[in-house]
Amino acid sequence: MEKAYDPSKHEARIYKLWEESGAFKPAGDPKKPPFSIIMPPPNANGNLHMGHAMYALEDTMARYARMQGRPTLWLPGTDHAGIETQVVFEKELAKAGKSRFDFSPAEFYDATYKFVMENEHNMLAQMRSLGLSADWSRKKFTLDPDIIEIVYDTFKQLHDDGLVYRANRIVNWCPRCNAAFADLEIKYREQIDPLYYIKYGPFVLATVRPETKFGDTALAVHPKDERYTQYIGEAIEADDVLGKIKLKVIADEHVNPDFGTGVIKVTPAHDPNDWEIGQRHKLDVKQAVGTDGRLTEIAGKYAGMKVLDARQQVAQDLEEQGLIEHIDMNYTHSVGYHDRCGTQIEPLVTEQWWLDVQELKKPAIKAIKSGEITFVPSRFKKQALDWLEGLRDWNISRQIWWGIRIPVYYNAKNDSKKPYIIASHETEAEKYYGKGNYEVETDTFDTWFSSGQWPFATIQTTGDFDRFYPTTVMGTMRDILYQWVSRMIMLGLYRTGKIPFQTVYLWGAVNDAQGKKMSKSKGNVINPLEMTTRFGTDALRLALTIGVTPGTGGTISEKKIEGYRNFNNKLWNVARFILEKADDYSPINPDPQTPADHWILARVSRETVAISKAIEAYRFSEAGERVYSLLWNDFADWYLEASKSETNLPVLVNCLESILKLAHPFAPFVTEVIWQEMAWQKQNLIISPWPDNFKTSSAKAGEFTQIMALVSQIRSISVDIGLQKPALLADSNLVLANTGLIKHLARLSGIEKGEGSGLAIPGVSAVWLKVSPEQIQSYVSKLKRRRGEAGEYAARLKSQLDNKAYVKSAPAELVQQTKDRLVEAKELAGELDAQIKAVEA
RNA sequence: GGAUCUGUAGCUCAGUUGGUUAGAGCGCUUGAUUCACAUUCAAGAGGUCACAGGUUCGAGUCCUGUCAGAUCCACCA
Repeated sequence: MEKAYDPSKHEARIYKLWEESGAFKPAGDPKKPPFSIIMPPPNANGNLHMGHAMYALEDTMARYARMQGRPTLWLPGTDHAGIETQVVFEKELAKAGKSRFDFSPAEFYDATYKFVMENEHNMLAQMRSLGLSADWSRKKFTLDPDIIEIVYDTFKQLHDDGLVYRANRIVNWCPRCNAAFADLEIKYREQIDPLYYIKYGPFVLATVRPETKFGDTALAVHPKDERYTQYIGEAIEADDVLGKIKLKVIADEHVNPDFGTGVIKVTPAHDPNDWEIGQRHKLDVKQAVGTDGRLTEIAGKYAGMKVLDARQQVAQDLEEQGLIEHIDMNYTHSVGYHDRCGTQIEPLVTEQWWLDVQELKKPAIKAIKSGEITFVPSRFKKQALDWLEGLRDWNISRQIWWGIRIPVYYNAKNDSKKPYIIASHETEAEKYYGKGNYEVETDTFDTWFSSGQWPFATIQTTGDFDRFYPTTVMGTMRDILYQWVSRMIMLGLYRTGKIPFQTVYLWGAVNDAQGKKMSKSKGNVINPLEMTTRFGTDALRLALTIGVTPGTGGTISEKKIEGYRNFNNKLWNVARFILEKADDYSPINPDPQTPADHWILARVSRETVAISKAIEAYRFSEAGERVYSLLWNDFADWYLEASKSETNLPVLVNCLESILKLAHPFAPFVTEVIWQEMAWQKQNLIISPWPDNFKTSSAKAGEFTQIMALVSQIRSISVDIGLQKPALLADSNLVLANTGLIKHLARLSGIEKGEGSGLAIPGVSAVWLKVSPEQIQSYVSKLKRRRGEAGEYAARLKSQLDNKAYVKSAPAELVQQTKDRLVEAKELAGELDAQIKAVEA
């Protein structure tokens, strides 16, 4: 073994060893409960980022389950990611001076497919480099034909159940993408725009969008607004840029009498609220802006102008005609933008496919409410419920080219046959309508409609449904709780009658060292692959696990990753130290002899229990921290040092084996590399069973705890007084029975039997440091300080015990503990007093 | 407008149902070291747990309010 652990020399080899050994495939004890995770499919349109590195947590769960002997399935996949990928690919095209309009939709689809396949290949390699123990032989892609088949079935079934319908409604239209999007795909931004106060007959109307006035079909006031009651029901004629117009005044609760002038123009085709008013009052819908973001024919001379240009022109013309009362130039409001491409959203009325969710969401709400599905952290339960309860019908059609085409064929002849049919293959349409008598739907599904079916769709096509569904855990970013997790629950329950997963584990975005969001514009993005190259995959994984609580992504920095690189090196060197002695070792149960032997075996056993509990409760940070501290603070700093005075190889090796197992789910590579160095191991660490507890004597282990306390005291005093290798005088059986050990640990020149001279070690009876009276003098101030502390502590304990209510109400155990402590504190104070007195005499 | 989260050492964060003298890593100070590891070891400094009330024998932990920061949802003619 080399002096320092170099991950780059081992990781690829070890991953290959795992994969080729079949360790990622489900095996395990069929009598044990199966464990399954469906990997959230990364969008196959770029490189892995820090968010994907959080999959390490899922890997930790999978590795732990595997070592528990549970049949374990971690099913990976990749996502075509609809509009996101289309936008990414269009940017790629733009670099070559092209746009999607240089292609037919089919050509564009094929080109995108090729692009995605290249990226997928790349990403799969990157995910392997993260050490993810997923079963790649089962990998699914959201556009795999068998997946699409299931999505089609779901659509047809929903339609047959009357839950899918087609309707004209106002939607969020992106003029750049030329497609409608869901509310969740819109991000609102605050901005300042001019608010125009336009004269209209007897009224003044406030609007930021004068260009939509050609779509106005009414004026509205609040029913109780006394200023306007006389006009309600009247048709008012007024001058306008295209000549005289006439609009009816209606009364609607929606109008806020305090805003502007209390009168609004109603434009049902271009404003969601106006659409609602229009529905209530059966108003005409006049489209003034087209899907291309330009004004339509009804805008007369403004037809063909882009929205913003038309706004300026209309405002200018109104002004020239004296129809503008005034303009508020500081009006702040929020405007919707398409979150993927950043284009301002145009509310438009278009015909779309809708999913009626009112019935669909009920079982989902029930499953969450009843706790059949649990959330980690639990606060997301309420969020998921709130969202589902307020959920309205879902527009599942997108006018984009990259996606799963909606399997609908329309009657082109408008004859007595059905207006459309749903068919997974065009041949069915041809059979039904006859060649040339039908039109193919060109809309694609909202990506989330298909990915909402991901858990059951994947596992059905791999043949694992019966064994592994419902899956155990869904781990993903909390940002997609609504768009993905909720929909998986709805659609999973709809199609299978079962919940898709038992537990939802959510994490947040990974932030930089200052806790700031990572973004390209801030230049604080840390590339996970660069980090794994420089510090090793295990180091990155530990940095993303420890110090990170559920629901957050925590912070990451090079410094932090470097720290865990050091941990891996520590582990490596501990192993190197032990294995150098283990040439002829053959496996044997540990036979503890010394107090140290008992102590370390007890520590490892205790931590095995604590770490298991933490992992099972999804407290990965705590579990990782315990592994870290067990290896470094207990095993290396104390036991390895102790073993230098008395070596018990089976204890060393057994502890190392246990620690490697405990660390494996967190740091899979370095632990397996070390494991492979152990000539006697018959199977790889990845499939080795989780460690058992050792048998120890707690009395013996307690002796070592006393020795540790003594050693710490001696070290501390030595530093305070500036002693180099002092000698010790002892009249304690424990000390005299462990002279070699204590000498080594406390760096003493020797230990003699004897008593009563020199500096007594506070809190430890019958042990003295052989130092001169002058040296004790230099220590007296420290002794006094400690005396003071002991006194204060004793006083605090005493007042607690004097409190009758405490003694009465607190658990008896706790009260007893307080009493014991008081005795100890008093003893210590007494010792210190005696010592101070002796010195000052 | 509705909701959620956060505020603990110089920095980044733990602290599970209220119960030791509040912890870790990094940073800092002092010292050590050819014998597994300088990607090391030892010792140490550093916190009125944002603030104000309350409940309790006991509050970092529970409740109310205030201040500061972050996020989500709804919505703004």
